[in-house]
Amino acid sequence: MDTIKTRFAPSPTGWLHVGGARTALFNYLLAKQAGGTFLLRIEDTDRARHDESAVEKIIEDLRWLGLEWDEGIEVDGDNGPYRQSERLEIYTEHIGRLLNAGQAYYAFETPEELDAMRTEARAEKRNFRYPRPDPLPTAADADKARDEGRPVVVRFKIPGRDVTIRDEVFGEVTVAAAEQDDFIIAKTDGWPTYHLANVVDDALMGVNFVCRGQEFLSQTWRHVLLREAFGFAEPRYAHLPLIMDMAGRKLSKRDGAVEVHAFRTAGYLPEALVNFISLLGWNPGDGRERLTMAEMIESFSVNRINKANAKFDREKLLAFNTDAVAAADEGRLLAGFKDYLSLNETPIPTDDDSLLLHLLRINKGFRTFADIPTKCGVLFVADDAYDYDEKAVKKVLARGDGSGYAMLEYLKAKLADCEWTEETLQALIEGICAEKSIGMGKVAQPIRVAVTGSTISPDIYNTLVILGKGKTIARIDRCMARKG
RNA sequence: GAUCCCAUCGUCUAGCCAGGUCCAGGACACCGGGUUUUCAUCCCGGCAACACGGGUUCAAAUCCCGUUGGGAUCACCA
Repeated sequence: MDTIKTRFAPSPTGWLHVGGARTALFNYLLAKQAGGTFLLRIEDTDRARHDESAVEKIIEDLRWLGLEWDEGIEVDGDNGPYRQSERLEIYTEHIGRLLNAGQAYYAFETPEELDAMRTEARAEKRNFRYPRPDPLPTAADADKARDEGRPVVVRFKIPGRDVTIRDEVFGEVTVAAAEQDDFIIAKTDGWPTYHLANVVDDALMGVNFVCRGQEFLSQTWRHVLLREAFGFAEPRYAHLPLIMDMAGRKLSKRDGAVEVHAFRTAGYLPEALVNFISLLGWNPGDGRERLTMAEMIESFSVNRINKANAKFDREKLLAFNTDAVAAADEGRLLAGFKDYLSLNETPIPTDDDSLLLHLLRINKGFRTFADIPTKCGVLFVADDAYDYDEKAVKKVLARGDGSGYAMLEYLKAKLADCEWTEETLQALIEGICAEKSIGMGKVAQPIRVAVTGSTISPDIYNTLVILGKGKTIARIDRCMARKG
């Protein structure tokens, strides 16, 4: 038996979608587990929608996720080129082959005429099937039509028999001959349609395991028939259940990020995202949920792929990320944090590794990298550039007898004389608590609100050390001044 | 509308193929409690599902049929 060769064949329309990421991941796992090959091909036969920058985006996202391919665009191989826009001759030759063998023929309808036929079929509550002319148009007819300015396409002449697809997830699915029709394989502009290019490329590139979204299952009969016409071997098929939003609708941008890149920008770790999407439609079967890529490769199995659609639960993804962060070592976190910062506007200095490492350490328990600027960003802005959260001010400083402000006034004097290290500040503040027999909250909170404008910051000692004495005093002054 | 596919806690799912060990297990969310100088983390406890109706069987979440619900496809987009 040949070794497994899978592929991910995205159409470049933008950043990689999480659905596409899962398809890529499963293909990757399938290949890696079998010691096979994972191939990346770009399907860009739609010249009108072509977006060159999207190719780079997809490549960047796949690499960020850790899904490196063994063959394909950028890494090359023996079966290139790996973008369909560079393979026109191959498709033209194959279409010609079908034409010569009488397995395909020319058609000349305009989109309007086709629409009218479809509308009519619909009105009669029957499925539209392209009416095959008899006799079939010749090449001369095609030339004539072209001269008359009519669109010329090539349609595949279906053999007219039922087609059964043996899918490794959904089982045997049969499409009756009556449900098929002579579909287009070459467009007016001479480029092949998806079905033809996809089948030809998979066969020529040696792909023998096709794993893709379920939306293709009811179209696979076209691929089976095309392969048969060319004499290509059948690959194994595994269609994947779809990923929906929480309302059960097709995952759309409407209710949050759906692009891999958006999660990267939002401060997620790729291993958390990969782990999470691996569990959308699959699981190892032994109760484990947190899996490394190596563990996924080891335990992956098509037999355990589900048939029911899955919903994309962002809350659970967040929980996965929280755990991934807790499990990551400092080197990993530093690299991830720098990547996050490079993608976002931030007041945090990005060139000081020891500072970044320190921020990582004092923020243990953070859920995404975005939590760090949320909590510490204010420490790096100008002393008059942060806002006061009135609710926090009221609760901590202005409430009741104004003891918060009184404490702040008292603390300011003490702090002004204090040596500025974590230890000395801790000794000072704990000393005050003991001396006055009050809880830590009574002391730390007034300072926190004064110097950050909110009740959210790292522990008070680190907050003050990062700020420095001068800025701490300046901020307390600002706070007292606005008291009015 | 036609064709095909799917159906276990709110969500991801285990169990189903080889019926009994399941008054259905885990995780996320949620609720309650605890730890903590804030936020977050963390710890403990709780709530919560076999879509419905028939059938087969001594026995059904598991097998069969139907109903209902959801999804996909029906493009010169992939």
